Amino acid sequence: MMGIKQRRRREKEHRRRQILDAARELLFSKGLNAISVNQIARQAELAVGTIYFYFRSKEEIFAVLQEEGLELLLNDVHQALEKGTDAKESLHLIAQAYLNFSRDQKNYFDVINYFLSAADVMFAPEIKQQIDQHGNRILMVVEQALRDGIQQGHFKAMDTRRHALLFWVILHGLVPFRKMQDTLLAGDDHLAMYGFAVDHFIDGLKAF
Amino acid sequence: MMGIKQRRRREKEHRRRQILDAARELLFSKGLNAISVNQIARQAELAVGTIYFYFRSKEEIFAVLQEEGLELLLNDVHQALEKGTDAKESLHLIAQAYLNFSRDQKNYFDVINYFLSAADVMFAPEIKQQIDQHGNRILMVVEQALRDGIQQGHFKAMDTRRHALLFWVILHGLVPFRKMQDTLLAGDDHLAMYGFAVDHFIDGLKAF
Amino acid sequence: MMGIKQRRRREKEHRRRQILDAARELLFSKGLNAISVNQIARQAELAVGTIYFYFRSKEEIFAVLQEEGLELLLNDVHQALEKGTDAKESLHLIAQAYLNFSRDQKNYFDVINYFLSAADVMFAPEIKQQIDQHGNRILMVVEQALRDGIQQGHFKAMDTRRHALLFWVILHGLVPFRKMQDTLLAGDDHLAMYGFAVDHFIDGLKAF
Amino acid sequence: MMGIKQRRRREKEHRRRQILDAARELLFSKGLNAISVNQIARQAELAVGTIYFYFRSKEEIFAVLQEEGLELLLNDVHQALEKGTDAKESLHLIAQAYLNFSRDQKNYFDVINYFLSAADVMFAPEIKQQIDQHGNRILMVVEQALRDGIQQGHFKAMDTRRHALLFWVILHGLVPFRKMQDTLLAGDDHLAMYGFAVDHFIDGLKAF
DNA sequence: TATGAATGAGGTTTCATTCAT
DNA sequence: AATGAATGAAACCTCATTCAT
Repeated sequence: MMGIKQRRRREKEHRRRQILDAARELLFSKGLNAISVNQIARQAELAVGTIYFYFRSKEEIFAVLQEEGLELLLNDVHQALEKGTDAKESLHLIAQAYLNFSRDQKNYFDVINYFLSAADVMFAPEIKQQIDQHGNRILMVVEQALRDGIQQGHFKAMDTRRHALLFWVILHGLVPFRKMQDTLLAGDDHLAMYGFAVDHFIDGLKAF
Repeated sequence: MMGIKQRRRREKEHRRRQILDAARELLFSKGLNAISVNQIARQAELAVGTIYFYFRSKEEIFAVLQEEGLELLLNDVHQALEKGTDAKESLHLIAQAYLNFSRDQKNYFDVINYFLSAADVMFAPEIKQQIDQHGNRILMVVEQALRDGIQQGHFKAMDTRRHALLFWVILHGLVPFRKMQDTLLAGDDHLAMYGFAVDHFIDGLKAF
Repeated sequence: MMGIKQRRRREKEHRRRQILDAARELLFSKGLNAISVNQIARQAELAVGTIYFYFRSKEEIFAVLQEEGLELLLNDVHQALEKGTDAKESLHLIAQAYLNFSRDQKNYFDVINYFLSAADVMFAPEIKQQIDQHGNRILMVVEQALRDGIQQGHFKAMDTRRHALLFWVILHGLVPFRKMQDTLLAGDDHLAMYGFAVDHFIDGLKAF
Repeated sequence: MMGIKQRRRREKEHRRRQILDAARELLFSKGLNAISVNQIARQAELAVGTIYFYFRSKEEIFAVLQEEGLELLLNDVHQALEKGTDAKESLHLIAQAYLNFSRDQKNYFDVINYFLSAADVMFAPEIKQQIDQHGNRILMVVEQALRDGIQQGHFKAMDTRRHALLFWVILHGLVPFRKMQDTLLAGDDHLAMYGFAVDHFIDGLKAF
């Protein structure tokens, strides 16, 4: 029977999960900055060495966690796309989903941000590829919305790739301003600002 | 006499500068992540304790450095504004200045980013106020360009505050994608993408 | 039939070689201190456990490597003996061969030294015996040169065993001083010092 | 009063000693290989960081310990020199002192050896200088004995520096063969061999 | 025979901050 | 106002070896 190898692989996969569970648990209870490999090991009830048997480095664990986060985010965004009855509404829903995610899944959002803004974190190209590919899939959802809009005659012809990226940058870039409600936003409501930015973006797309 | 107190204040200010000089020196020679308080002390030829007499924490030093950075950035942005012959050109020049700053003054840009994205860093409100005020002044420059455009009849009427913020978010949010030239940008040139984003933003402003 | 057992033994020998090949490869590419059993296993494309099936410990692997080194050294020394036209010249050539070996086969020399100076490494007596036997054969070559010299009438009668050992000790002990060219040697040339030591030793042997 | 600074310096020196005492204690109880900085800290009842406040690295501690060892050795050797009534006897006594030291102060001897044979250990040149200088002083004692012998008419004229080094190399190189009493020495008594080597060296010096 | 997952103590070093002086 | 010694947790990672399969 082929059973033995398969069981082995299953068990190995199970350990990986166990470690990721521990890391995620810590991510959620203590936040991104409070995670050490020793803590992960303790939480997972495994030896430190075991962690390093399954993951090359601490950051590789983070990378997987980020992929998870991106996956969840992709899900949310995808559902937003489908819930919308037309392209404009889809974009609005996507934006809303994004903002919600940044609030409700703050920890995942932190991890995503960690890799997006950290200048120095350098990965083996293969890992980097994989991460960016997840980001790519999110972009593709936005692109889909844009293409839908064009087809529906609501949006002008455009480079959907670039517009999708721009859309994402706007959404993502606005999130941290929530902290500055009282200073930079000068009392302006963050949510309102956010909505305004989306509207403005969509306005720029409409066919005449 | 008031002389004594004044001298005292002057000397105190001098020490602060001494410390900041050291920190800046290190920032530029080693980068943001390689700075420790002990190193700053050594560089400043002061004792560690002295550092803590003049600054509550290491991050407070960074905060001041960030203000410096924002000041420089403000300068660049301001010059861009003035160099432009009309509002559209001004915005383009501002964008260009921003991108250049992120490249040429990478270290200052890192510090700025550090506070913008770091979720947890919590300051005494007065420091936070002061930092945000610097950001504010940059926003005001952008606002000025927008107001100019309106006055010149090139731009439609608008909430300049919000549009200025949006403009900044776009510029700022696009910078890190330089790293992803080969993945998320799918070979698209980062500079081109950046220019596109600016163009698109400006397009959305024009009066009909 | 004896065939099966023989095949078994052959295969076993083959595995051992496979492991030693891997270890040697690493010894030469990374140096003595950078070798871990896991690395050896990876290099040999075997499981770690397998390594431990064929060798009791990591040091046992090194021990075999040392034997190899001693074998090579023996070869060099032996050739030096034969190349010499008389005993004095032979000794000079041996000394030169030794010094060359310490430079050109630095890695093997390191392993040899490792066991010679490491105080604590304790082996099963049989391994120790075997290692020392290799050293013994080198000594015997030197002894041969000495005996030749006596027979040729160049050297006085002597305890060849002790003199051979003394010769070796001098050669071996001088090697590390290469590092101290500028300090302990006080600028004296290491090679010159080495030559001097050999000359002095030979001088002490001559018949009157 | 100047007292304060002096007291500070005294206390600092005291801490250094405290750390060295702990390190030495461990060196003697567990041997060279079993010393970790954490252990030193525990033994010294200090925090790990404190160790690093006083010493740049673990090896710097070893270096000081080695200097201590060399100092003791120098002492023994010096006394041997003075106890001898003539140069020949002095050399014999020095040799004996050396062998005794290698036995009685095995741990110090190990440290000395550690730096003498370790290929990779690299120091700041200043430390290296200081270490070698200690070695130098021992050499100078031997040289003194040689010069005495020349003056007394027992030894021929010679390069005392080189001969002293050679003498040391012989003594030092023979020590580890104590372990090989039953193999390489082929049953020959180590002490006898050692004595023989010294005799032979001295024989080579005599004036005719 | 051969596997390879698991161990876990151990390694060295850094660092922001405090506090007695 | 200034010093600088002291903290000690925390960081990440390695490695020889074992053992159940």
